[in-house]
Amino acid sequence: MAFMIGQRPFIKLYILHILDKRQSYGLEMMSELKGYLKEEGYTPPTSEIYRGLEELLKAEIIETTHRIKKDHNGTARDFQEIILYRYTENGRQKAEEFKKELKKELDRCLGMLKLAAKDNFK
Amino acid sequence: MAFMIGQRPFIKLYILHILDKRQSYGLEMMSELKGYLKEEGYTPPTSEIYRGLEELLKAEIIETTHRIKKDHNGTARDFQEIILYRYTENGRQKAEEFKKELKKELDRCLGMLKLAAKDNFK
DNA sequence: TAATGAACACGCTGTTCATGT
DNA sequence: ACATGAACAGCGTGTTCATTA
Repeated sequence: MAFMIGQRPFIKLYILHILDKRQSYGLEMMSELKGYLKEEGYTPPTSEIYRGLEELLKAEIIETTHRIKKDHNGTARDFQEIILYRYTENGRQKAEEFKKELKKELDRCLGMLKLAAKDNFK
Repeated sequence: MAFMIGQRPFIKLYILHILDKRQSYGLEMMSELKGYLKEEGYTPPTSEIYRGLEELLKAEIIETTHRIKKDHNGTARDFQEIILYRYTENGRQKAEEFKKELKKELDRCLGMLKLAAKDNFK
């Protein structure tokens, strides 16, 4: 087993978190996540969102709706093609299993870090 | 900057923690650390201790005393060569800088994990 | 067997670059 | 510039193997 939780599953967790509420697309989800993490002092690389999305697609937890054009007011090019994501039919169920696993990981990592803080900084 | 804290600095922190109290050697420190982490659900690979020790040596925070023979009661071979470690002259000062950096890392990681726990599991 | 440490393999991830609109 | 994604490079680390007493 790995020492710490990876960035990939962490991001996937937030992708699901966002898609719980609404459909969205890559960069939009990423900038939302960046907003959360900025206060914690970390900025994930933009490209990581696509790796997370790819894995969730392969696991058939999410799917793409067909590409859609989003209007861009005022710029030279008024339309930008984006790819929207949403849960699949059984996606939410599968997501629950994934999240259950990840909860364990999170707690384990929190346990180790808290221990290190307690033992070494006091 | 990296997403999560690495195992290496984590282990180095505990090496220093142990050497704060007494001299020790690789496997002994590792088994002590394994004892701590076992309750948290993780077992680090044994060889990692040597990588940590190597880095602390290179940073001149710790040094080796000369090799010493440790008695082993009852077995066929009664002596086992071990390498004892202790702080260098200025080691404790340097260690403080290292720990100061690592405290920041720890807090940052704790912040992110707690956020993920709060946002996704409630 | 206890102890040290080297060697190997591989996944993760941070950065950069390519492509299209 | 916005959005997607491929490609590359390097580090960390988990496992295994080698060596010595």
